Amino acid sequence: MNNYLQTHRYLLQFAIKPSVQRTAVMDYLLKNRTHPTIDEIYSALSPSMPTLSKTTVYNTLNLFLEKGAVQQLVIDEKNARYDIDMSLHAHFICKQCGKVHDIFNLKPELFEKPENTGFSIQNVEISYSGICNSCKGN
Amino acid sequence: MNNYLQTHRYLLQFAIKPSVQRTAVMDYLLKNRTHPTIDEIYSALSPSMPTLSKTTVYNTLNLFLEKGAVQQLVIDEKNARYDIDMSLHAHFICKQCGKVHDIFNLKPELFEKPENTGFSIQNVEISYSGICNSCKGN
DNA sequence: CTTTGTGCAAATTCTTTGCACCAAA
DNA sequence: TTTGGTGCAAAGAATTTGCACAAAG
Repeated sequence: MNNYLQTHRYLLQFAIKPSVQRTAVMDYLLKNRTHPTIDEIYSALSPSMPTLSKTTVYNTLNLFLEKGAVQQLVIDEKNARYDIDMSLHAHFICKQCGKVHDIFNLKPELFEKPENTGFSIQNVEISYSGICNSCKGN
Repeated sequence: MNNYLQTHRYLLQFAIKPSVQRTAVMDYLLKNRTHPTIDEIYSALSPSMPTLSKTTVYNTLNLFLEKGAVQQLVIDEKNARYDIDMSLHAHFICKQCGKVHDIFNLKPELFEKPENTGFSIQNVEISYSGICNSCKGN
């Protein structure tokens, strides 16, 4: 279980000045590895932090992005989604319910940066889409 | 060089009723393989079709999507981008200028749908990002 | 004190919707 | 003449911006 102090230290690793809000957001990301949207983060934290504003959540995530503490996923056309898991994994988005799931255990070759493309590739993102099992029945 | 009649026939392959607007949009997509945004398509066609509305461009692209005539790219967080090239290729987006480039000649294995993920995967999209050569100097 | 962060409201951007008019079969 | 397509304006949703106040060092 992460506690406030651990998360505090975690932020410092990325040279992010910890504030109450930033620590709460990072704490949420560490505990909820569900590629949340801004709105999901805000809605989850808002009850226990009534003064929190959505602007601050936006500011915070943009700061985390700049500092390299999170990755912005590109799989969902509707909302920006954020991921703290920097390990090699792909994502699956259900076209019906919109939920994003992790896919681990793929061959590492898939994530290699191809050579001789003429571009200096910094990031690789593999996205699958389809219908998830819960939606299949409907 | 495509002409109006060819594009007309091309639309019929996808069971899309050709109208002047739809033909113009498809013609643009066939000639400009630049993964354009709605706005780019609208701005390009508008001078020669002054009555064209952006709503029609939206309607048209949504219809093309439904009929499977184009693919919607997910690589650009800002705008929806469309691609008529359904062959196996990946994309590179420049984080600075936002241009999207094709990457062909990748190993076909990269585009295989992984087994035993627990999801029925319909679509695979591989996205690379970084800084393109034109932006590098700056 | 001075700098930085937060939060409200307003502004902006992208996309969809409602509805009247126009075009084609 | 009926069906479907187009285009305007308005609505909606996600995100950013401007600015005053609060917090932290």
